[in-house]
Amino acid sequence: MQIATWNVNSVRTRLQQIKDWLEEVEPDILCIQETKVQDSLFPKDKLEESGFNVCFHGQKSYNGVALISRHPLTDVRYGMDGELPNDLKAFELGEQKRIISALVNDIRIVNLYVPNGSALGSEKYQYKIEWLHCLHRYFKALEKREEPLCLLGDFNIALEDVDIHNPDRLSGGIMASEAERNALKKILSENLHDAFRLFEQGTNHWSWWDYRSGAWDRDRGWRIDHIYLSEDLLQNARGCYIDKKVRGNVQPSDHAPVVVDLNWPPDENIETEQNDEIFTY
DNA sequence: ATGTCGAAATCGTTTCGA
Repeated sequence: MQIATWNVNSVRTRLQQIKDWLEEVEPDILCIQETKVQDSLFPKDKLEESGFNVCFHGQKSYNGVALISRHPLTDVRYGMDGELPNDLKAFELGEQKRIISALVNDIRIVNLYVPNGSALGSEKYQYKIEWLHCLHRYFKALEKREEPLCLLGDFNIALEDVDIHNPDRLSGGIMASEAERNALKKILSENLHDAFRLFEQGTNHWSWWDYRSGAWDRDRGWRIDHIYLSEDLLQNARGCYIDKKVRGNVQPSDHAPVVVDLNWPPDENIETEQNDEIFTY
């Protein structure tokens, strides 16, 4: 089973590229972010015509997330609603559409678009930190369901310095500050493991290149799009890669897709090859 | 050197957010 994440930076502008990519890679489920469209205008029919089930949670111009799946999507949840303690519900029930979740093949898929944060110390940065604290509480509640968990999306955080092209200059700044890294690590301490780092520990693997400053041509990127798996899924992981070639498309998204391949539902006869060292945060 | 995008309103040019 292949699960993918891709910040498409407008689902309507990128629809043909999304369909082409789905046809080429054939993932079981693709989780997209920054759809930038209200639900009434989401290109539902065009994806369903291609044989996919879709669910989406969007707003005009900004944010927005969606799931595109070959399998049925069940128990769809919008935002943190349904799990978040009452005193925090108002937080996510506000304007920003950043989370959608569903069960696919008995896996709880949680698709995130973490706030960008703008600059350190800004109001948007404060919101990002608070949102992450809120997400932690959401996960503590989700944990009680005891479902195999796949948390993925655009985190807007480079967790370690190897995840940045120029750590000397950028470490400690926005998307790489201690507060946001620690907030994410706290969430991951709830039994979540970076699927990509199971297979590749080196640097120079990026999932996002800024449109500005010729970042793509100079390969000045960041690894901010992640797939995290609960232990039961991690043990069945066969591979994880970033499909950087689509960043070179004409009129590309600024992000590349990340894909994980799982032996799921587990087949006892298949041995998964993986490194001995499992990274936990 | 933020050098580019996408969307929407202030509309065919500027603004905001990323």
